[in-house]
Amino acid sequence: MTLRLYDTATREERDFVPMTAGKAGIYLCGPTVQSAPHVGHLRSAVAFDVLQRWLERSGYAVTLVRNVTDIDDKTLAKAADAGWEWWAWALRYEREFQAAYAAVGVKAPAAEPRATGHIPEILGMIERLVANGHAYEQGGSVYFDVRSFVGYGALTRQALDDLSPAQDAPLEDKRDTHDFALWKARKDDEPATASWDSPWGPGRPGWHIECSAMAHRYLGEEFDIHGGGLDLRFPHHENEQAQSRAAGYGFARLWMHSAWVTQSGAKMSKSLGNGLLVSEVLAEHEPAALRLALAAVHYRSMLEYSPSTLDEASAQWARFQGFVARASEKVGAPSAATVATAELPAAFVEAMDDDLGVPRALAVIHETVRAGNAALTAGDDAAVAAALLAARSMLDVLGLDPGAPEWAGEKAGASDAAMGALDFLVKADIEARAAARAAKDWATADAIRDRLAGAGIVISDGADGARWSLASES
RNA sequence: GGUGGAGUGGCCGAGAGGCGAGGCAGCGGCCUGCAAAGCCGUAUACGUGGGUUCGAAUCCCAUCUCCACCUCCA
Repeated sequence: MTLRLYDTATREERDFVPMTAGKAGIYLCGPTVQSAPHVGHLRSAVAFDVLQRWLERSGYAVTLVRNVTDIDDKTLAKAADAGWEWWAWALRYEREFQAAYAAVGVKAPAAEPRATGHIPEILGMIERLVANGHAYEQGGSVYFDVRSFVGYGALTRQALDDLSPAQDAPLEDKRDTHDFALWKARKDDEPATASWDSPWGPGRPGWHIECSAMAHRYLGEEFDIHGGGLDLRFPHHENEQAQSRAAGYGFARLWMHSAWVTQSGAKMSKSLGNGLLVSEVLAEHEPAALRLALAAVHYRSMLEYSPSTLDEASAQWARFQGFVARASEKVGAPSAATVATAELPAAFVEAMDDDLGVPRALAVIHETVRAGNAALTAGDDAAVAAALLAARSMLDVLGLDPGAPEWAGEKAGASDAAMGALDFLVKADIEARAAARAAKDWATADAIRDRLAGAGIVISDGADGARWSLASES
């Protein structure tokens, strides 16, 4: 069975055929760092993180490049309004994005290039486009000539004459309303630090060119997969593809787009102001639960976010954690290497190979956990061990292995030493309660349990003694 | 106007011609001193109207509703 992925360009699932056997090059449009990350941003990042993990698990060496757009109109405007230097403003939010990605277990990309760090590459590509007749200079700015490139509109099936007129720039400088800026001449009110020398005078890069230039630098003229949010298809990705191909490069072989997070059916976005900030969500829920909530819906389907979304995800996460903890106590935890290489259930593989069918894959995990819990009750250690290994391996593919270091002890945010000390203290209470229970002194036993519960410590009685855990909800 | 997507049980969500994914919530039961956790059971779902078929949530026609992109957006 080979991996099949839905290609936005052809609107069908296609077998993933890498350019180079055993390798996968991915360019992912990262954030424009002009405001704080919301859960929609994380959804996209998690979707492609799962793609990376599945490719790696399938034996590919993945090179994932995720850019940072650290200069654009809004960044300059917002920084100016706030009385900040634009570069400090951009870096502040770049750090917030990185922290948010890391919090939900998104792997660090192989490269994380910034637009402002690649001015030479950008200038080189623009000069190439001017030289071959696909771009023209006007008043110190350079525009891409959409009418000059017959492939324009190929990605999103747009016919130039059917599009509504663009309103992003005065028409007088452009030959066609849909021509877009590759290079923007410096305006008098813009800071000197936001300007670079070019053959056309001082200025800064347009929005789309940086991705073409950086993809070219890190992944070459042609690469396997280009990803991003659905809203980037047009005009951003269309323009990227047009300028790269007009420059003579093959560019992306396959396009993947992740869908939005919606609230009451409407898209969550910066401009609508209905974005749920990552910082707000993580103040009330575990990061793993957020990741699970974001990954649980197929990446091409809208994810309807409601107040219960995180509660449900937390319940599922607690179920996974609970099984892994109980099973590990009973039969021992497999090593990380074993988890990373264990054979995966066929149904899981089939689901993931079918355009990353995470919802179906999750169903397999739940079935495995149920079987494991049943085996635990039945005392079938062999079955428990098998279910534990299978469950952790599958969850590992989704970046949600409860036994992985990044999630261990996350609830308290506590160090191993602190957890050890807490365990020492709670054990004393558990022993006292066991003595009370043995004496059928239920009042004392319940009082101990209630007192611990008040501190956020949950006691569960089992056949072979009581165990404790921290409550899921803070 | 152009392009694309969606309507599935209380909720979230898979599936895509024939055995009713999975989760959450609910209800009944088992277990438990009581809980918690866990396990077992439990829903006659597929926007509407036609059609094709032995058989349709899945195919065809029509129709309604919603969302998005075409301006910045994951």
